[in-house]
Formats: sequence, structure tokens, C-alpha cells
Amino acid sequence: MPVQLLKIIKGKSETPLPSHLQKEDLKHLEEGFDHTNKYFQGIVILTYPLTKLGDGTDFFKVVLQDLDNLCSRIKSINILIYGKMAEDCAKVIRHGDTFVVAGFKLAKSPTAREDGRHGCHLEVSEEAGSAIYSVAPKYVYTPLNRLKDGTVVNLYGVVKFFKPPYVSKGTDYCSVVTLVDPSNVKLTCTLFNGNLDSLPKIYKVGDIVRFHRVKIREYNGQMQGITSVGFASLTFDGTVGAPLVPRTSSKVYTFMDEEQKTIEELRVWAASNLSVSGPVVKLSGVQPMLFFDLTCQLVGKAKVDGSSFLLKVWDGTKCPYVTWKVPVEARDLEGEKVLLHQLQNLTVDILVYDNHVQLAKSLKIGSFLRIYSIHTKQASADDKNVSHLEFHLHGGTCYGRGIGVLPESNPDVKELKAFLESVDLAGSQSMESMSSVELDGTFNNITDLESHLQRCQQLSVTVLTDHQDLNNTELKTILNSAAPQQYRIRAKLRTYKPQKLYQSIKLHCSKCNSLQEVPDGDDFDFILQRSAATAPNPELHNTSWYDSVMWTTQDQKQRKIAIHFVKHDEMLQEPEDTLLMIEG
DNA sequence: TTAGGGTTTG
Repeated sequence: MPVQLLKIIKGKSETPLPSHLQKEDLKHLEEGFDHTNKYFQGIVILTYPLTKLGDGTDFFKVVLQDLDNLCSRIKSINILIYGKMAEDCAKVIRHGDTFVVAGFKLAKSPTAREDGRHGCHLEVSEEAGSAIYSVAPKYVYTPLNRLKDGTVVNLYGVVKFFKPPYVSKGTDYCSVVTLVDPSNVKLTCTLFNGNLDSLPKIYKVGDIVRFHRVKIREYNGQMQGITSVGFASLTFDGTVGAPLVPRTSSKVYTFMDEEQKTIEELRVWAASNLSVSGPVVKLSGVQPMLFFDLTCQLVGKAKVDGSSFLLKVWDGTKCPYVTWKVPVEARDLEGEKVLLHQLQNLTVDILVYDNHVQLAKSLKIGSFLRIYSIHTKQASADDKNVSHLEFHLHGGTCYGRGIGVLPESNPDVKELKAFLESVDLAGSQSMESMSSVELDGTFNNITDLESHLQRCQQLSVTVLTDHQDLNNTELKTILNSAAPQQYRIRAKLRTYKPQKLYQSIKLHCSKCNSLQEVPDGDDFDFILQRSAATAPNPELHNTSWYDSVMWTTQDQKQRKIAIHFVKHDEMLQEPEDTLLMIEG
């Protein structure tokens, strides 16, 4: 392993440097000496972007400073890293980190005169048998009651509140996390990252986090945490006795005995000092007018309109209420048709709005979700005697409203999966009983059409919210009545006009008062061709609503082209805002 | 930059 991590372990012992290596001072790095068994240790003061050399080899340059010789004239040295090792190092080496370089080649530095660094540089690569070790820094963690404005700190905390990552109005995902610790001080952190995976993987209140490099600022008289460069987090289950498996996106992290102890202490403290959240709600336990978190599996999804999106989910239990079915086009519904049909009595439709739509669209069918702060609402359909229960995930992020994707390794997911597998679907309809209309949304034969018509005669699912005071009247009765009257009807839409939106507008001739259709694409091409064949009529130039200019082309045809600059409020606009009409 | 915890009104 070219980049080894010194002191970074998952077990208990520390990884020592190979015993044959001896430390070398910066001042003893000279050409002509044997450095085979020597290593150089320094702190990263500068890194350059990873680049490729002319022959395609990866190249990464860092500058290390020798902390033992800060009084010397020369304090730093260039390290040139080649090949795979360059790529590996670029991922983990950060400004301020301490690294050990061994198995290097010493060569004259061509830039020493300009950069004022050591006269030689160190060249390292996997091929040359070099090794770079990262020395885990000793992190200091600040209790939440000792935070100072303008500092960058490392801290531990128990999650008291959180908003799962959501798409911010800027360029990043945002997650808001409120922490508490035994100092009984609360800190709200606003965390941003363009990569969803780089934000803390918090699934429930009570989880324990370790944040590195959080910037502290004062906001509205209170301390606030915000992501700073190099922000990294570990998240642990907050349950006393649960396995200590950190959730993180960092490729490398330190986690030693001491830190294990901190997590265990925080778990014990939280168990008696943090108010526990309410009981877990399953679909079988929902009630109207409830805000709850649901752990479930995604079975289907569909676009509804620009500001809402449908998620069909199940948790293996049956909701005791008649649940709302959001009407969507069959072709818009994504998911396994057979499964959707089999689970139709167990899935519920959750309509998510506004800022949650983007995230909802990206969810994969079959994934396990925790949807936070779903709102249940009882509503009545056309027939006032039948009411149903609606599930909404309203817009905004109040009270942590949002959607989180849980990994299959999550204990709650494991439990849910086992439960879902045990659910008896025998009572559900089999695939054979499904019509091909339901399977692919098209009519293949007359039987399909008939079954479709039958379904049209069932109760409609669209809820009219207006004119509830009027009873439905048959079309026959209306046709036999004298106008004007007010009616409310329930009917199947057979056809409508205009079929195209542009047909709502007609062309009107003020001279002969005739009305004409706006030409469609093909007709329009024809009109333009005809117009190009005849010269522009000068009598129609320079009217009150446009100014006209005419050119004659230089080619043999000597074609006359007129351009009319349309005025706005009798004024000519800026060229880029002007509507032009071209003739000829 | 974004949001800066404290439920939509579909």
C-alpha cells in the first residue's frame, strides 16, 4: 500500500513505522548520501493540483515543512510524486497534515532559487518502492460551551434535531444539525456540500456525531457552526451497546480507543439526558392530523405536476383507513407493474411538494427511505359519505421535513426487510388477473377497451373542491332544459376543442372582418416562401408601429429585402429587445 | 452562495 496511514486504525493497536527506517533532518538531505533507510517527516504547507505529465503519468507536488528546524534558513522541501501514488496522495493529502516520506530519490531542485526551498527535491513513486505515511494528528475536541467566534474546531455532539440533506437554493445540498453535549449547550450547525455523501449520515435524533474542522460564527447572539474547508464527519448510532461502526464518506479517518470511549460516554449521557422521540409510527398506526416519520420501501413513483411528485411506499402493515390514490397517467408511473398491483392494498401514496420534488425524482425504486414529517389529512371525495386519508410531504424543511435514503446495512432497514419478506401476499391478485391496460397502459384489443370503459364507470378519483352544494345532473336533463341555468355534472371527457393551444387564437382582418386560423408549421413555411418570391410593398413600410429599412442583394437576383423594426409604445427598443419582421 | 430548526393550506 503506497499511502499508509500511521496511527489510523480500526482496532486497538497503532501501526508503527517499519523499524529499519530512521528519521532524517532537512539539513542532512544532501546529494551523494545514502538515504535508503531514512525517512523525512514534515507538515504540508502547500499542495499543487494533480496533473498529468507529457507521457500521461500522474504527477502531484506538495511542499513539506520540517517542524524540527523552524529556525533554519531553509525550512521546506518540494516532494514530487509520480504515477498511481500521485493519484492516491492527491485524495488524502491536505494542507496542515503531517506526512512521512520514505524510499525517496534525492535530486537537484531546478526551482530552488525561485521558491527559496531546499536545493534538492524528493522524488517518490510506487515503482521506486517509495512509501508515504500519513501521521494522524492529535485532534483536540472543544466542548460546546467553550466555542469562540471565528475559530475552526473539532467537536462531538448528540443530535437533538436535524434536517436530512436537501437541495438548497444555491449550488449545494444543505443539512441543518443541532447538537448537545454534557455541557448542556446547544449548537446549530448549517452544513453545505455539493456532494450529498459528504454531509453527515444522520438517520435519527440521538445519533452521535464527530465533526472535524467546523467553523464557529456568532449569529443572532448565538454560536453557530458552519462547514469549513476540509469538513469531515463521523456518525454513530446513539444506542448504548450498539456496534461502533462510523458512517462517513471520508476515505481515511482516525478512530482510536480514546474516541471509542468518548462515543460510549456520550451514549450513556444521552440515554438519561436527551428527551426521547415519540413512538415509531407504522402505516397500521397512522391517524388523521398527524406528523410522523415513516421508514418504508419505495415501490413506485410518478410525476404529478411541476410542483408535486408521487411516491408509492409500503412498510408491510396495512393502514386502517381508506387511503388516497393520487391520479396519475399509467405511463408516468415508474416501478414494477406486477409488484405495484400485488401491493396495491398495502402501498400508500405520498405526495411530495416543491423542494422535495428534485430529490424524490432521483430516488431508486426498491430503495429504503425514511420520510420525515409526513402529514396525514382526512378529506372527502365527491361522495361526501366516503372520506379518505391523504399523505403529504409539504414543501419547506420545517421540523426536519424531508426524505432520507437508508442503506441496507441500517438496523431499521434490516428489520423492515425481514418483515416485508414475511408479509403474506397470497390474498393479493396475481399477474394473470391484471389486464394489459394496467400492465402497459395501452389498449391492445376490444376486450381491453371494454374493461377500460367499465373502469370509467366506476367512481371517479378526481376530487372537485368547488360547487359541492350542487347535485350532479344528467346531461340529458340539461339538454332538455331552458338556459340559463347552473348545473354540476359528472361525465367522461370524449373530445375537446381546440385540440392545440395555438388554435385558441385567430387572425383577424380589420378590413373584411374575416377570421383565419393561425397557420401551423407547414403552412407557415409555405407563406414565407411565397412572400420571399414577391418584392416587399413600399406602401406598407414605416407605419406607426414599425420602422422599415430596405436592401437590395448584391447577387444576380437583386432581391429586395425589407426589415421592419417593431416599436413598443411608439418607441424603438434596444436592438437586442427589438421584434423584427423580415420581408423578401 | 446556499441557511441561519419550530409543520401546508396543495
